[in-house]
Formats: sequence, C-alpha cells, structure tokens
Amino acid sequence: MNEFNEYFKSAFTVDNVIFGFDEGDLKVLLIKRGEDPYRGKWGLPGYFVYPNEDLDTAAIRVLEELTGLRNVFLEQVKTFGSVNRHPFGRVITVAYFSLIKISHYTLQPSSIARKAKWHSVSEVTGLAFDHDEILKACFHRLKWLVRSRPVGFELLPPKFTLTELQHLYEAILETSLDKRNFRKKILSMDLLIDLDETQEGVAHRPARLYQFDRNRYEELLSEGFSFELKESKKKERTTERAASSSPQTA
Amino acid sequence: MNEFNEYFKSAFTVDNVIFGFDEGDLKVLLIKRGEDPYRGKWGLPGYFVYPNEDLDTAAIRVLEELTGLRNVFLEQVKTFGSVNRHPFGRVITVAYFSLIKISHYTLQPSSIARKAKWHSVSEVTGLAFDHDEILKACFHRLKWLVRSRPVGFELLPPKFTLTELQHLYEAILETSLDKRNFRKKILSMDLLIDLDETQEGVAHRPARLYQFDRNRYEELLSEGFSFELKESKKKERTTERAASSSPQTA
DNA sequence: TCAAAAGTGTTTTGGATACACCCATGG
DNA sequence: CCATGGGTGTATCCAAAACACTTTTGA
Repeated sequence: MNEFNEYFKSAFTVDNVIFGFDEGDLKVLLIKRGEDPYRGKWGLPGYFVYPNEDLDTAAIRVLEELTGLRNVFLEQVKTFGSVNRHPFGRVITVAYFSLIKISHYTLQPSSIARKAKWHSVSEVTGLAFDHDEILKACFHRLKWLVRSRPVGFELLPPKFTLTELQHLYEAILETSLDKRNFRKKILSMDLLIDLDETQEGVAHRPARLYQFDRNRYEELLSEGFSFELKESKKKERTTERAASSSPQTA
Repeated sequence: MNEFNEYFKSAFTVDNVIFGFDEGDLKVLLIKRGEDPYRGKWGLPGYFVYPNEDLDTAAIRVLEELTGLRNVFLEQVKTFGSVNRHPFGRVITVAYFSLIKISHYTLQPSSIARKAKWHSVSEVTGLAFDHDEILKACFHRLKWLVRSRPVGFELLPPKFTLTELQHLYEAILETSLDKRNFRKKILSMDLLIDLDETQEGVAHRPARLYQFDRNRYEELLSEGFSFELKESKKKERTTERAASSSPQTA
C-alpha cells in the first residue's frame, strides 16, 4: 500500500434516477435537500457507498430506503467525477437509474422519504451538484433501452391497456406513434397476454387489459429473438391544439 | 466534512481498453504486469486518478503514456467496484475504451510501454483483477457502437479499401457480411470520399481507396441522419469448409 | 344522443436479402 | 495463363408507414 496512500483519500457515492410513469407523463423522484451543500435545492437520491458494500448493492439500498421497493429494474449508467463536483472533497458518483411502478410506491416513514416528490422529467432543471447532467444521461439511456428491450412494462401496473403502453412509449421517446401500427407491432411480438378483462368505470368504451409475459420473453430471447422498435424520424409530439376559435385579445 | 471522514478512504483508477485492427483481426493492447498484485499476468493499462484530475483526463493520460497518441476516440463504459476486487484496499475503477489506428502506434520509450503487446481480442483470457469482465463489457459496447455511429474508421488508416472496412465490421460483429450489400449500404450513406487512387503492389486487381468524410457526417447528423447498421441475424462467421468430398469412414 | 376513447385492415413503399459472373493485376 | 481478390446489378421479400371509420360505454 505504502506509496499509494496518497490515492486512498477519495469517496464515492451512488445516485439513483428513479423513473415512474403517471398521468401520461414520465416522472422522476427527487429529494428536497435539508442539509448542505445545496440546502433547499432538489437533487437525486443518493448516498456514500459503504466501505464493505458493492456498487449495485448501494444503489439498491438507496432505492429501498426511499420507496420500500425491492427487486426493481436497475442499471448502471455512467460515472461522474469532475474534480470540483463536490465541495466536501473528491467524490465521484456512479449514476444508476431504476424503473418502478409508481402505483406500488408508498410514502416511506424514513425522514429522507418525507422530502421526496415526483417531478415531470421534462420540467426538471436547476438540480444540486451535477444532477441535471446525470438526469440527462439517464434519460438518454432509458430512451435507448426502451427501444431495445421490453423494459417499459416495469413502469406500468401489472395489468395495462395498449393505449397506456403507447402513451408510455410516446412519453419516453418524445414522439407520437400511430395507434394501429403500434398495436400491430407490439402484438405481433407475442409478448403480451390478453387477460380477457376490461377496464371498469370509464366514460367510454372500456379497453382490454394485457399483461407482460416474462416467461415468453425469456423463451424468445433464447431463440435469438431481438426486441426492437425502430427509431422513428417522426414529428415531435406537439400539443395538438392549433388556434381553434378561442378568442385572443387582438 | 466531519461525520463523513469514514468515506474518504477509497481510491479510484481508470482502465483503458485500447482497441486496434490489424491483419483482419480486432486487437487489444495489454500490459505484462511487472509488479504486485498479479505480477507476471497480463492486464489492461490503467492507473490511479490523480487528486486533481478529471476521469476523462486520466484515461487520456494513460493512453498517451502508452501510445504517444492524442485526440483519439475514447468513451467511458462502466465502473467496476466490487468490494474485494483490489488487494490494496477499496479501489473502484472506471473503464474506458479507445479506438486507435494501429499503424500510427509506435513503441513508446516509457518503461510501461515496453511491456505492452497487442493481443487478439478473441483469444484473451485470464487477465489480472476483473479485467476479463471489463474487456468483455467494452467489447460488447464497441459492438453496439459500431452499428450506431461511424466509429469504425477510427481503427483504419486514413485511406482504406471497402474490403478492409468490411473485414473490420465482420471482426467486430463476429459475423460475415455480403460483399455487394455491404458496399451498397455504405456507399449509399454518402460518408466516404472516393479518392480516385488505387492500391499498389498487390497481386490482384488493385482496390480503390476511400476516406471517411467527417464534415459530411456532421452535416448529415444535423439534418437528422442516423447511421444505422441492422443487427443481422445471420450465421456466425464460419471457416466455410464443409465436408466436401473428403471420404468419411462409413 | 353525445362525448370520448377503443378497436380494426389494406395498400404502398423502401430497404434488406439473396445471388454469380467478369475484371485487373502480379507472378 | 493462372491465381487472387475487386467490382458490379436485379429480383424478391418483408416490415414500416400511411390512412379513416365503426364500436362501446357512461353521462
């Protein structure tokens, strides 16, 4: 160790970008910081990695302390280690993101959890540290991942409608999709179980409910199947409401 | 700082998977370790990150000390931090990979460089630390990257033939490609400059030389162009020699 | 009976694949 | 003149894209 002692003076943390999906909108769980540095600012949930803890374990711990959830989709994205990113010293952080079913999330009793709140990803800005950049990197990774692997289901309740699924994809990919083509594509993959149930209590024709068939996916995978949604060069999603006849002050 | 002192006892390093392409084969530059731990084993080039050094800078430094090269393609891939991965203490390492033109590589005078040697990626095994795993992760990332962005050119000399380019893709993707279809696809992207020169001194019809048009790529990018080579579900590259008429014992 | 979202098929188009022969050079 | 890789075109197939109306429910 001798000559290398100089180097054993750093700390490292994990930060976890926790995504959820609600009201047709992609959300991220943020913490209002109650202590320095950046007191009062919103930031990503994270903490120092314990001396005897693996990185993934630390990320799982942070997630569980906040949400009570275990066995959740979680993936390492990128490590941020600019010299001056942390005022306490040299701290590098390993960024993870996780996907949770927001309906399963319940406020935890821990003091940290009481400071947590969901924010629309598209509206988040001005976070503590370099967390804006971290969020951006994780969102970018999610965008890619959702087109290459069937992870979208991690964000939906166990039973969902095709329209909900489509809205999820539209929110993540920031695009609009054609209803018929989307359904054709998804159903042709043979990854959904038609539950033969329908929504109840909606003021319109109730939609069929589906479930993701994880076993079938594993099976297809081993046969060389590759989940793949094309990168659509389509128009940005717009707030589809042109100047109707709402009177404007001229 | 006070209460957090416990955490400021870790070190971190960068490891750099340096890829090159030669003799139709994807290579990686490894170091024969002259010191403990893992003395005598091959390992990835890497070193501690200096207290006032950014991660990327450290990776660039490691690369330059070894190869003398600057302004090289380099990308962070993943961070490895198992509790016991390093016998000296808690050391997490940030893995990078870089792509260099092997023809530009010349043996550096530094003592470290004298222990470096190119190895075929497909044959490497039994590296120091968790470097097998790191190499695997970087190779996997390269495989993905080469299909999504025109980075293959980083591994070729400035002037190359289409067949060389095809062989490069075949080596990285571990597959075989159809010559006519490959050419059609690549040329249709309008990213290559036909130099109107040909090979010299080859014992067959000399091939035309091409150059990657980086400016054109930037231009196309800004127009929304997306480089994309499909994931071919084709046969593994085989040593194309089936039982011809060689007699089998019946 | 109205509003609101669910559900459904066909045609067109473009890109991926499969495939085989002649060409230019050095030895 | 032979061996070696260079270079080229077409037909087929399949998946993506474009596109509009009817159905079911609650209010």
